[in-house]
Amino acid sequence: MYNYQKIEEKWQKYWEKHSELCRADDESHAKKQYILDMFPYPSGHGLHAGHVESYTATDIISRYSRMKGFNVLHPQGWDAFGLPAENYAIKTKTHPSITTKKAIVAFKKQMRMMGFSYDWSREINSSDPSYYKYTQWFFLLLYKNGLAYKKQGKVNWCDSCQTVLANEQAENGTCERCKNPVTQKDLEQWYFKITDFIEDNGQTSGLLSGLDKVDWPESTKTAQKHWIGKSEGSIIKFKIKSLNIDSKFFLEVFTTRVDTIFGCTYVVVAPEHELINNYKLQITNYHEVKKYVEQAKKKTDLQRMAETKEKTGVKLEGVEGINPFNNETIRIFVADYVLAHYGTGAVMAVPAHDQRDFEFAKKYDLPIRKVILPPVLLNIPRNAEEIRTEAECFIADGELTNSGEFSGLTSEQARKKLIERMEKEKIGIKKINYKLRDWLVSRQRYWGAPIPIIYCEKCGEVPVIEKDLPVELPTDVDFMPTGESPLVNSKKFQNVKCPNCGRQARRESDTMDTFVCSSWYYFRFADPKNKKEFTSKEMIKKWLPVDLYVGGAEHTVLHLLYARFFTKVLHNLGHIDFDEPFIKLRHQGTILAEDGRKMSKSLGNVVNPDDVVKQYGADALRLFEMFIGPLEDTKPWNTRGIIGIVRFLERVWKLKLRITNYPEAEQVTNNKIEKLLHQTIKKVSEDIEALKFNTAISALMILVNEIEKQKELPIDNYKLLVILLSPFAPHLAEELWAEFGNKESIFKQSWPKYNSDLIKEEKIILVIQINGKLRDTINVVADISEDEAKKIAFESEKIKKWLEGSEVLKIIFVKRKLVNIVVKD
RNA sequence: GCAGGCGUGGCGGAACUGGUAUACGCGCUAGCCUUAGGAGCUAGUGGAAUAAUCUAUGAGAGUUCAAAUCUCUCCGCCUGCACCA
Repeated sequence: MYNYQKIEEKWQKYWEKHSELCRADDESHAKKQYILDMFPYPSGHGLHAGHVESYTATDIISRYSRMKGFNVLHPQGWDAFGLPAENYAIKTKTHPSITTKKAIVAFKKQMRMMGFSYDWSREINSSDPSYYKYTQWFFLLLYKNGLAYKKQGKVNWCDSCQTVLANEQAENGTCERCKNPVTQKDLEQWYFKITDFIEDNGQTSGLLSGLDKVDWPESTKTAQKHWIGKSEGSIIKFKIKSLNIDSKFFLEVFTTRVDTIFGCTYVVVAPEHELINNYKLQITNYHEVKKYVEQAKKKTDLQRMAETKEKTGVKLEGVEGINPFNNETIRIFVADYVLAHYGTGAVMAVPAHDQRDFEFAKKYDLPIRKVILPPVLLNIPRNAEEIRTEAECFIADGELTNSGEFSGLTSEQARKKLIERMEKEKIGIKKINYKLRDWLVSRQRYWGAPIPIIYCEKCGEVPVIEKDLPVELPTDVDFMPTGESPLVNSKKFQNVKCPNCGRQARRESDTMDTFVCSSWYYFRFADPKNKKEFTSKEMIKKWLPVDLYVGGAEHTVLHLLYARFFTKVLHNLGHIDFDEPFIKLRHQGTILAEDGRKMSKSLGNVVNPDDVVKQYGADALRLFEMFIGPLEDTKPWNTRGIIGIVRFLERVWKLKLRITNYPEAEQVTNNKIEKLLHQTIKKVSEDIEALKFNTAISALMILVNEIEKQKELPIDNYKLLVILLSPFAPHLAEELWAEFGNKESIFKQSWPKYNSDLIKEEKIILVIQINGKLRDTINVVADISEDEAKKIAFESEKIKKWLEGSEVLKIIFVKRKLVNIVVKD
């Protein structure tokens, strides 16, 4: 039995003393490798199984890369600002800086316990003034370039967190943090102009096209594309008519399906649409309309969504629209199934070819006019005149009918022609629409980076002068939430002179969304102590972009989109010469509890890394989490399974007893083991590079199984095995390495190269098939010729028996693999 | 509904560009050792059959000499987005 507790503690101490072992060297000319974890939010719960999984993966690659001779940057830091810390502070009535500090100490201790090889000399903390000074600098950079602005508008408001939220944080109508329903408020807030970077911007690739050049999971790329939500269509202008008089005003609708324009039997506007107010006097049932609008506005997104089955709306009496293509007069409705913030907030309804319009038309008994026939190819009956059910509502492209001169064209052809005519007659234009809106970054909370803006009665909105950064977060503040930023109440904080005119002014009291802090932290690691710049040009050139980024898939749209935006801004303004921050990205899969459910405190099924390490050791936990399955898969924890890893480590340890160290001349050359060793070097190296740790470990197990079967164990073979194991089980490897009489850390060793001559198999098992079924296997020399192989195949007794009385039609030979004899049945 | 992905023993999972399905590990069975064992060692372990052999990668079809792998249809599961016109 090896005493993992003693050994692990011993080497953790050693590594702490010899921090140069994992230091990223600014001076070195060796090829760099920037391997990054998503810096954690230091919560009071400590590391969980998921942290251990991704951090172990990057640790293995970092140790491996260093041994390969790369200059590795593998840093760690703290995403320390944020609502949870503040909420926790409110609950415990302790200042968030104190609880955060405590949590960081605990996290670091656990990371040390796991044997992670971070370069701690580069540790950063986003809540430290020396860090958020540059978060504020970034705000000013954006501000000065017209990319940060304030505007009044509808925003998502979380009543429980007492703050506004970005769209990305209000998914499904609930707050991303506390899961409470989000309501809409009309407020003036700060935004970043992320929409300027959807498409290519000068030399800078856009958020869409940039995705084509990075090595990211396909699902993440499509999720981002989906979030950006590009759709190509057109805006069509409907003239408005009231009291039988044509008005000068137009109602603009956005559609991707101009080809269905002749099927438009009414139009619908969102409850927030300006038309309602502008035509207040003309709308004869204004009271009814107003009542509906007010009800709709009161509903949260969640409530609106809960009603998706039942569409509601009110007809605007007294006003009508005119379809510019056929001059037909049509009804106008207000309904909350139309969203104010998408497109123009108004749609042309084509009930025959849109499910939502169909539902609405059915309910209010509106005309349904079929204008698209399914393509002949699809073999769908084309003549059913009436559309009675949703299923008959054909929503795909097809062939136009009932569409005047456009009848007979395909949807695609028709769109082209219709847009041409529209633009010629100035009744509409081609238009690209996006779902992505600008990023709302201000928060009415305390625990965040203050927005560096000053309001002066005379000069208005004035940016803080760069040399006055950081605008420090006051500590003498009551941080209980009131809906207004707690900073409003800090006299010390508010007492400021206008940088322009010197008059008494007041500071912006909102803080920034924490996602702003995490949008640029990967730059800071390259130059964490810089007091003059966020990172020097030189260090950016040296270390960035990030070569490998590993983290949870929950950041698919939020953090990863924002970080890309920041990088693109820097590129666009000439600060850096790359426009994508993360070359290769991978997500670790969720580790479920043993019962197959998510680990959660309330279910009481959480596996605490501390307990596992105590019972089995850190090396065992590292190996186990890597062994249970592919990194990116969701996989359940298995307490029994870890026993297998413990046994494996014990067996490696016990190999010590079998070392046979004879003089060179007498050394028995053990071909089998030698070959397997080199095959294992190849396999483990390739697997680490492909992040296939589970199969790398299984290759090591196969090697150990084989070594155990041998009588002799030359020390060199053992050494090689231990080196191969070292990135996975660093503590055990160091200990054995020392026992071999080495004075230096094993991580000073260079990674072994395999001998490609040695791993070639000179004998293979040739598979003999008859009609594709395995009938015999024969041991032959690997590069056996086709003729020879066929000859041997037919000499086999088994094959002879199988072939009795059959007529051979064909013989397939696959080099180094098989002979397949095809016979007539 | 849309998008992305998945479906292989009792369980976690292997299987490179189609070429011996079930590597490795857990569990299980038998034996050895032991006062004892949640320890160690040895052997076995997809299913059916005494065996030869047959049969198995969610279901069904197709392409192929050969399919877990490629194509189509269906079923089931997971993840993300979701009244986005």
